[in-house]
Amino acid sequence: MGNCCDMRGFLTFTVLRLVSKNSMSGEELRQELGRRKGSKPSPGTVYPVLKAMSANGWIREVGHGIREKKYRITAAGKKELKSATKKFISIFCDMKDEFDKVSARS
Amino acid sequence: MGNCCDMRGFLTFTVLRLVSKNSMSGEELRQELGRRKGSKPSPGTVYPVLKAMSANGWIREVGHGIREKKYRITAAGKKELKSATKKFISIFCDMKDEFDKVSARS
DNA sequence: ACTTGTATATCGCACAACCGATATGTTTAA
DNA sequence: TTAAACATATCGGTTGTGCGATATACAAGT
Repeated sequence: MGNCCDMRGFLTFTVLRLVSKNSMSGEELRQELGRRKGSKPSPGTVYPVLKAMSANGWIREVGHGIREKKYRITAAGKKELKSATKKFISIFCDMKDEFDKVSARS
Repeated sequence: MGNCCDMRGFLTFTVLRLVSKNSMSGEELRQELGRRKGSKPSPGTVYPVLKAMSANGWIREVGHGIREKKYRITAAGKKELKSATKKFISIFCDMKDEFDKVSARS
């Protein structure tokens, strides 16, 4: 147990959240995730997740981009995101203070 | 992929946070975790985690309780919690709004 | 045409979280 | 002193997340 929490299990949730705001490509997601986590996730991490989420109907491919596939959240995805967020808040209900201490990112 | 986020990987983090506020026993932790997650984690989940965290020096057994072992956070545990929290906030930096919408629990 | 850089995709694998079942004390009640 | 209830502890096994390596596709520059 190297460090207390390698934050596994958050990837799908975070991708769903990111895609719910802007349509994004796999590469864009890798960059943003890398920015937040400190290390950029490998292709073998991101693309299978996107595939699984597509198969679940939570995101949908939209044609934009030259050589990029952009993904967008679907209605089912929004529903899933809503319930996952509720669960998340329920678990981390007492972290509001910590968030308040930090100014919002750009 | 049953649901978007089964919140795996956050148990140690959450236990560390709970124990940092009040000294708690394994059973008390199971109850509180169950309250938050919806399902009470099994003994086979909680006790190995407590053992590992003790081995890491993040929590320490304190004698209180009749037939319960209470655990308390250590200095090393506080340090670990601080860095983990920082990482957590960095990943979920844009969830402040969601937290603001929810009133604090008792 | 050929190379280079970028993005997507897939495969096998490692590792850790978590569970279910079970065993071992330990306290309270009868 | 037995029995019941409770808390702790351990073991084996399952699941799934994420990684490394590799392959494919395509655009742009030379």
